[in-house]
Amino acid sequence: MEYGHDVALDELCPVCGDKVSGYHYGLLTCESCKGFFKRTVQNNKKYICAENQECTIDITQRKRCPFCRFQKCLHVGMQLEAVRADRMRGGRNKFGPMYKQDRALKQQRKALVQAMGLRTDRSPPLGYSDLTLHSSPLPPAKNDPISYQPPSLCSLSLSSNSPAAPQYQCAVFSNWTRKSEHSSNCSPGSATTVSSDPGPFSPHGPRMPELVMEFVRCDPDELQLQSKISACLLREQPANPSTFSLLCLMADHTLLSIVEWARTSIFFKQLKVNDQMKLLHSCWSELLLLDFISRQVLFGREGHLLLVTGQEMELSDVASHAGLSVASLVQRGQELVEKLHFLKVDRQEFACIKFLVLFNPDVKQLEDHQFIESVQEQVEGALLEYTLCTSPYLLGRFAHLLLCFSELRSLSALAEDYLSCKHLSGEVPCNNLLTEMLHAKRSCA
DNA sequence: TTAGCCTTGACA
DNA sequence: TGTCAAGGCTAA
Repeated sequence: MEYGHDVALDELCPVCGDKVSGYHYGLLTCESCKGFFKRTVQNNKKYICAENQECTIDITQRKRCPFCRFQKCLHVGMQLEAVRADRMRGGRNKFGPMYKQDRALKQQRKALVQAMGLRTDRSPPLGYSDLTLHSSPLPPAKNDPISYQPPSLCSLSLSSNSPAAPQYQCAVFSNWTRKSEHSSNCSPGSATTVSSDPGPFSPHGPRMPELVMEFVRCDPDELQLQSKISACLLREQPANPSTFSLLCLMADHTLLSIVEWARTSIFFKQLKVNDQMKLLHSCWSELLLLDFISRQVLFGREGHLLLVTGQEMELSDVASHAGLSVASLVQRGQELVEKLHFLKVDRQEFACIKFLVLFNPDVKQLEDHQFIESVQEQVEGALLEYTLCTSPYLLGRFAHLLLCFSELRSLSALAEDYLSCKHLSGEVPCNNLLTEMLHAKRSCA
């Protein structure tokens, strides 16, 4: 086989952290977890946890609680159906092509990491090395946002058994320029459509804080992001995707772009890789939600949800097709969008808030805690200075922004719980950054 | 019961 | 014909 065995076997078992012996029941695991999973399923074993069903499963404690071990096996994605009911030996199963694809991806990832001269020391199962996979230069910006049509995913059929089955509609970006102009008064070097209106930071007005300018410079261009993710989705979408699996794919690629943004951003790139991972593991869902919310505030239309691909979903459709938990999430999200809209939060402020979310000194076991705390203080200072310049008569605005920030946190925690449930019930596509982040956060908690 | 090693057999 | 992911065996 062309793929080096070392690529896959270099990893640790996602259940207990022992050395991986190969693909077993859907993913790379060690020999002992393979055997444990097989015995449990074949013999239909029922375990009971003597504690509170939150036992730590690692190489030294994996024997202590079979209940929690089996739960973890399922949680990381081991597949019950890969255990054969007829106990036939040998041969191949339906997971074969998946294993092959996964191997190829790992091989590609490793080659890229090596080619770029980046560190290849053992990273956790989370695809942190994905950072390097997606660092190729962005495609050229579409300079004409009105005539530019995103690659159409409109033909995708929507599964009626999907929890939320809204109708897809193609968005025509007639409001793109207008909204961008309204909100972008800044940033030399920013690739986003900029306005001729210099805003409060005209040559004769106050200077925009340097740090805010830098944050906006780090921000990815919306149109480039849109075309990049649309192209990825067209390439990767399965034959008959459900709405939910499509949204997961979208979220996954948005997450990759967020990680890429962080990796190349001021301050963050100065951190050690361990701290970078801890920060990202801790706030990925907040950044994902912030990305979505900011898109609605800056570019969205009333009554619609604007997706990263440029497509729109009608809010009324989402509400009518979604289950209770999704509908409540969407409702709270909309309220947050309205608050931010009312506060006229602009791109600069969103850029600052992103950094506030990322540099969270409350994350445990940070090596460079002091630096991260100082960055957070600097970001807060820059944001305060900026808001005082843009709205000097609205002294409470900064406090309102911080309140929105905490609402974002609580909302993202809910969204993450929802995703975890969906993942446990096998509805979230596996082997992507989204699920890896879910695992990482759960295993840190 | 666990976990390491062995055997089997479809597939490239 | 080699590979590798199934199930089986067995010492600890």
